[in-house]
Amino acid sequence: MRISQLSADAGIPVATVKYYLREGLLHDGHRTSATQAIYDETHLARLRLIRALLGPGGVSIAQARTVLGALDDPPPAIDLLGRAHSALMTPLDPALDVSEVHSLAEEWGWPVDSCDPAVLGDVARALQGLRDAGFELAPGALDAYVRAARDMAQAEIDGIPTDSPDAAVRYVVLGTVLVEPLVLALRRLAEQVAAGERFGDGALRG
Amino acid sequence: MRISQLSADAGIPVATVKYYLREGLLHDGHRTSATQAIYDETHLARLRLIRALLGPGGVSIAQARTVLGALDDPPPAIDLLGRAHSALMTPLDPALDVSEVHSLAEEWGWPVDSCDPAVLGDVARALQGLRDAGFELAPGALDAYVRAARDMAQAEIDGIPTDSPDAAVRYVVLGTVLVEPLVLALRRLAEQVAAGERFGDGALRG
DNA sequence: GCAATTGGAGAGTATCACTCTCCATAATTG
DNA sequence: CAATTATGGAGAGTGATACTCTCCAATTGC
Repeated sequence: MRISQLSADAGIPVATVKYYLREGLLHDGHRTSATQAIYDETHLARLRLIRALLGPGGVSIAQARTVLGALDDPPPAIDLLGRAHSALMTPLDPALDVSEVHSLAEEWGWPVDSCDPAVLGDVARALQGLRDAGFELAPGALDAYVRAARDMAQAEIDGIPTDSPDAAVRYVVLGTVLVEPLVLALRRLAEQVAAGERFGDGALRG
Repeated sequence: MRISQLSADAGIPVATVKYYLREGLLHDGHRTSATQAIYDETHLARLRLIRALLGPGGVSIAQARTVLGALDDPPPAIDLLGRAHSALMTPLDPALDVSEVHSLAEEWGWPVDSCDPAVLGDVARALQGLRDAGFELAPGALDAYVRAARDMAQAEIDGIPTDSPDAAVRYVVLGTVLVEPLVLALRRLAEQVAAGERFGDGALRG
């Protein structure tokens, strides 16, 4: 198919498809002449993926380029998580004190030594954000988040497809990005349910 | 103190402080004359809160205005969660099919009837995003997210301060926004830890 | 008295994700 | 085969967002 057909099938304006081509998010079509190319199902699937990343996934064009790059040429070792994560994390600020996270991790029994330092930085930054806002977590809340994170991660790692490396790559990379909105939405829903049970029906409705 | 002092203490440019004043995020100082005003600790605390919301919290100026508004005049009933949540959620799209979420919630034993429909919409949108991207959750993964969400919410609701209504408002509203980056960062960290345990040390380093 | 600061408002800037405009070339239609 | 339409490509323009700058008259501090 040609670009206008691709655009119509994907429900994305031609100009936007051209833009994704220029930005390197979408691979070129097969050239039939100096100024024409044809596109196929792989382009359609890729466009859907791009929109899922940019929309619900909430990632930027640059981040999407890195994430999609990890899908296109899988990293040499099992560096999948690292690649996907590093595309999404703010680069580590040297001024950030990560020692607090190290000692917390020790409490939790998490061996974080082989982890990407930037992830530790993200945790530290999140904790610092709470403090900056003058917000104190309820006792037990942090433990609940830690348990929840461990449970989610365990299920995810257990669920990595073992049949093909490509499927594993895809699962890990996309799972990192696309599941985040789901987790946040479920937490909000659970909060409302728990609040309703705690304070009685109608508490949320006024 | 005057605006330059406030700016220096908060580490925020004067122009930006003025901008927050204009946008209604920061309350006016106490006027000493037609063209002068003084600021105090409440302004400093508020500025720190604003930066925590706009930075780590990742909310927009408009969303911050709603969230801060919920702090300033607490809603009549215990509509706290609703107010905080509705500031952060995309408005409900009528075209979105929420019935799937209803039946899922029934499976989970979540009484979602009294919940804000927009939250259900967010869950539906997140699930749709996964499907659009051609991504299939591993069996058991969704259950893990649901359990995790319930655990987190339970700890949060249990932890709501009961001593003063103001403290409760503050806890609920800020907890909704500011804890999100923490939850996501912990999940990523737990993923790396779990991947390391599963695939052996060094698996993440290449 | 007089330079420096202030509050206030409008305009300017940077970034981002598109979206539009051209244009030479190609394909399609009559 | 001529006229119309579509295509790939690149640069410029757009709208939203979060600042940031520039003025200005009124105040302040020395």
